[in-house]
Amino acid sequence: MASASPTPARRIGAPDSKTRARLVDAAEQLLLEEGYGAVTSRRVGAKAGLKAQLVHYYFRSMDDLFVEVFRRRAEENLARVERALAGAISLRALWELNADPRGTAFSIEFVAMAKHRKTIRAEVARYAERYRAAQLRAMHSVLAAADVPADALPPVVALLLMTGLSQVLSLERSLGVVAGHDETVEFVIDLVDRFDAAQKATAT
Amino acid sequence: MASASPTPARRIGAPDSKTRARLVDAAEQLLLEEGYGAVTSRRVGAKAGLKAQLVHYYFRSMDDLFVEVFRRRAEENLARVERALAGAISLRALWELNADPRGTAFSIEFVAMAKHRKTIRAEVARYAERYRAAQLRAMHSVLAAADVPADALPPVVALLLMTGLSQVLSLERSLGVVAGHDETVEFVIDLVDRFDAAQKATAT
DNA sequence: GTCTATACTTCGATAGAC
DNA sequence: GTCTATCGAAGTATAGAC
Repeated sequence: MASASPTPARRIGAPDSKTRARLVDAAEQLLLEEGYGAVTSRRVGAKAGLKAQLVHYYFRSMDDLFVEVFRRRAEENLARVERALAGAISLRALWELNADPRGTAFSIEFVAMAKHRKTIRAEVARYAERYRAAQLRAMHSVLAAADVPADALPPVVALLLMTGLSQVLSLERSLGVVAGHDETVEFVIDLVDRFDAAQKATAT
Repeated sequence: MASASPTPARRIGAPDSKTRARLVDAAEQLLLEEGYGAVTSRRVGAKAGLKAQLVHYYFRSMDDLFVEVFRRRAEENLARVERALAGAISLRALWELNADPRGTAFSIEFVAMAKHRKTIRAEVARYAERYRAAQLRAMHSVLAAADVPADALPPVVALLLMTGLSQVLSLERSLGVVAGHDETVEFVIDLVDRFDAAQKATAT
């Protein structure tokens, strides 16, 4: 028998529709270019070259659209990290992954949204934890391989320092405030590379 | 003679009005509680117990209101930092200033806005530079006093690491993601305190 | 200085024809 | 699957009375 859902529920388009994907693309683009405030059904429709009502045909609510945009990129990021970390793990690789400016711009937007939309917050939090866990495993390996005792520098501390630094750099860059950035990046890269060299030496 | 302003310009209330201050208060509260998307003339008016139209009487546009909210708190922050740094400078004091969750929440919100509103961006950038300069002077003193050579740890690097860390901690906390936070804070505080102790020892 | 009244825009969402 | 038509709510902003 048919389930007696509380909301009569209007028709919703197929999840694998090509049109649907176009709408998600348009939404993501708008989000990055103009911020989440600019992501409205009308503007998404226009950007995709479609009628705004199609947004409501494919997504029960705008929040559903946001979740979809988020999930798509988040899964891709996570896969990328796990792929990178499956091979030879280096601190340098870990740093490069975090330093990607596209990723930070994306997360800024969603964290800002997450503050007052509980659906989004749950989604972002779930992902943040998975992402953290994956990176933590990698950092743990790297530090262990370089014979750094956990009480000298706990992996989680190293990771949060790295994440924080790349975030603040990206954030300030978006404001046009870049004093000291080059010097800092140079210093960090140098440090990270010396670290990886030590790791290799230990391994030998 | 009267200036022939291009916009006939409607009446605007006095900058020192008490009602105006109430509106700024309400806006700031809304901003912190629900994010900038929740700061609308109607909601600000309601929160202040006033008619929404008064917002437009005191501020030419919503952006003007945002700028006012930002300036007020920014100036206060800057004054607080300069006051704290005028006396005995310690790394611990510098850390505490940055770790203040109210300040980080506030800046997250405005940085997110700044990405897409040029009026806000100019304001935030100007302030960020002044704030950075003040803190950098302090960090420079601290490191010099502890006999840390600039090539071992450049002041700007130390500062960006500290700023980034407190920002990422605050950001994750707002999501409910707090794994490893206590451990990290403990580690940093411990490190910072040992540093300050060394500084004292050097001074003696 | 604060109010009412109102203009105009854009929003999310739904119903129903095709 | 896509369209037209439409609702009601909320947004910014202004004019003018009091």
